[in-house]
Amino acid sequence: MRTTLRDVARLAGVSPKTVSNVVNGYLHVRAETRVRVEEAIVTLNYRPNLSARNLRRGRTGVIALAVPELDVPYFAELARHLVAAADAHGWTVLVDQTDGVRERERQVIGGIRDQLIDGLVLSPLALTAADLAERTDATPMVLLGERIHHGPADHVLIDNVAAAREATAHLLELGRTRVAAIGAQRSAAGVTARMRLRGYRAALAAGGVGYDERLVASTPHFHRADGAAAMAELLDSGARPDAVFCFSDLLALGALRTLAERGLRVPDDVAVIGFDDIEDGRFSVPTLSTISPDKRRIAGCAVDLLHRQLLTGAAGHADADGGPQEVYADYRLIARESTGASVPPVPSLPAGFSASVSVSSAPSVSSVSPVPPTAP
Amino acid sequence: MRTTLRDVARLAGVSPKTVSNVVNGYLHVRAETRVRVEEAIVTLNYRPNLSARNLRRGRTGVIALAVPELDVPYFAELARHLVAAADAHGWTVLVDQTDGVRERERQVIGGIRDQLIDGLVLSPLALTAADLAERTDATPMVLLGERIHHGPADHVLIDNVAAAREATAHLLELGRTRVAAIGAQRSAAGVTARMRLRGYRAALAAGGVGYDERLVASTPHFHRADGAAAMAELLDSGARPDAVFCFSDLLALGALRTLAERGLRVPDDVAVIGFDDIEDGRFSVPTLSTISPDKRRIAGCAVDLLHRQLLTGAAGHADADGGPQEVYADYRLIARESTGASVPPVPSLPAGFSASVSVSSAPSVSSVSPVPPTAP
DNA sequence: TTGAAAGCGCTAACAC
DNA sequence: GTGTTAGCGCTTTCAA
Repeated sequence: MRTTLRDVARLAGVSPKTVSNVVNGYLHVRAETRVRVEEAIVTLNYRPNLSARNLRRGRTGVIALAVPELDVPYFAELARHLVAAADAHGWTVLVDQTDGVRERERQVIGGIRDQLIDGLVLSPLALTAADLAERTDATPMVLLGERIHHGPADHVLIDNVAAAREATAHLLELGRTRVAAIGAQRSAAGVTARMRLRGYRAALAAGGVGYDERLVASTPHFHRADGAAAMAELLDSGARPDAVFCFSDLLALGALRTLAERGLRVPDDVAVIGFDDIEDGRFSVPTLSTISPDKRRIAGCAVDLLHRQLLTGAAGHADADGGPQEVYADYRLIARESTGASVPPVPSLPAGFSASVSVSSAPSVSSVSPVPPTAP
Repeated sequence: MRTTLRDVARLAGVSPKTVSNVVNGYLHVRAETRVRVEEAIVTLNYRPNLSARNLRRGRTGVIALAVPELDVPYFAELARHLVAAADAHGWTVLVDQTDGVRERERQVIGGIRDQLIDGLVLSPLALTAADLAERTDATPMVLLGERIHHGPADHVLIDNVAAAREATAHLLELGRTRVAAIGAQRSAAGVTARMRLRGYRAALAAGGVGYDERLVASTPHFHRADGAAAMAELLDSGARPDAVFCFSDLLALGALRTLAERGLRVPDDVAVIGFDDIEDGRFSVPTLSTISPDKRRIAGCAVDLLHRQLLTGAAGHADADGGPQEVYADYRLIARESTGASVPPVPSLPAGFSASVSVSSAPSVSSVSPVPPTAP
């Protein structure tokens, strides 16, 4: 049998309450008593039962992170930062994988694991505003990404329209005129894709370049295989792109692959830019230009928002501030070889240090701005 | 206040026990009663308190996965499979990130979260056999990888020596004579690296090729940056390799990057093979030959072993079978462009389907063999 | 500064 | 089939 607090109390000759005080760092315990208790704890190798503590305290010290796929590098990197941020608050992270399936996402917000978790960070893909409105579970929740923009929940996101506009503008500045886009999505789930498409079109308009539907490729997902297939389609269609803005780095890596197979040079024949700044793009051949969202910040904000919700007792949003929070995280454009930036020496730096050249950074986007910096 | 089982019982006009029976799917409940209870549950939006249930049952339905880094693709892919396998057993996965730091790994096996988890799957990097021997926590545990080969715990691993031998032999079969190795490690943590080096040397010996120390590059980690730096070193050293066996795919991707920068052709000038079969290698330029461990199987076995330990009540191993289990998972060699395999058409298949050509598979390695297939 | 008693919400025994 | 009783291990009143 496992040793309990009572066992310790018995051995130390004190009451359970005193042991509890010692364990929880309560200050007003006589030094002598404290030592006796601590010795007993060591002797018996006592460790508190967290289930019991949770039951009593009504909190568990665990938060859940729900993402579509753990092995998509963007989510993996995000998860890493979230685990670190949660750690700082004394939280452990429990991971849910939704596969982007609406029903699973509904279950997650419905409280499948409520009372086992203090909070939830969800990166939704298929969830609708209605699903969210139906939610009755009171567990604090933070949504990641643009999916349900003005829904009744705290959000952490980046300005996808502005970022996409910048990426596209970067290609136009190279003098390219037939700029393609890969990653458009018509499904209800494609909110992020639609924002990026809007930014793409805005940049074209600003650059005085006409919008050509044939240069826009839709993809079911944002994976490498989708990017490779879409690039092949674009090339076969006779649309003759001389640059491509891919809505994710994975799409871009797939596109690079197809271009290499077709014997096209990057960036000479076709310039390529992605979105996400995953580690792969720093070592691909050629290295990949991209939009780099501040993932550390996104994770940090999500955890902070959760924390605030717990303090104010609000569910899904911080009422004290008059409604759900929308926090905008920074991003920046990173130009690498795929858009003609010079070859940096191979970095022997630890991962996380970018050896690339930052050509431009977001126009003073406040990370806590309550309104999107993009004009409506 | 949250609704409790008592509230439901009151509304349905039954005892708490009956509600409990319904919730837990106990069979011998009158249909009429069951319906009444279920209605009450819906009306009150009742959801059981897991902390209370856990306290009572002594189990939590949660297992922990501890890996060095969540954003290393191999671990991310493994995590994905583990979440899926755990799901099938009704378990939720809680993720710990150790950063490969020994102290954190010790904490993990020491039971930081015991009584919050039913079991632990650990992929150790720095843990020693002594650390393991000191362990007093009784939580079921399964170790992944080769770190503490004959330690007192269940293991799931692959035959690293044989796999490395095959990878190296594959390079020799191409007619290469100056086959380099990247990823050697002298530190205590480098057990996996040492097994792979052994396989490399064995293949050289079998192929009648002399061992040349100058062709072996050590790296602190198995990351892209390490591979890139090591490849640069090898090229600068005048060792003139015409092939490289990298101990991980990330190392190999880094090496490919350096080779591209130096204007060397792969595989013409230098053939490259990696280890892990991460998704990146299926789309890199060129695509990467590799050793592919059966990750789904590894995850599945780990969960099964945990399950068995829970049933037998053993801690860290299945006593019923006379000691800790060592389960060997399959692997196979996948030849792609980096060792001269023909270019497959770009797959438009969903991720997870390899479009590559399997040139050879492991020599009938049983996945449940209790002894390593490699000769001692 | 410490102790005694109560109870968090649930389920395992055992009664009926 | 269903109810009663007890208690999982902890923290939280409230007294002493």
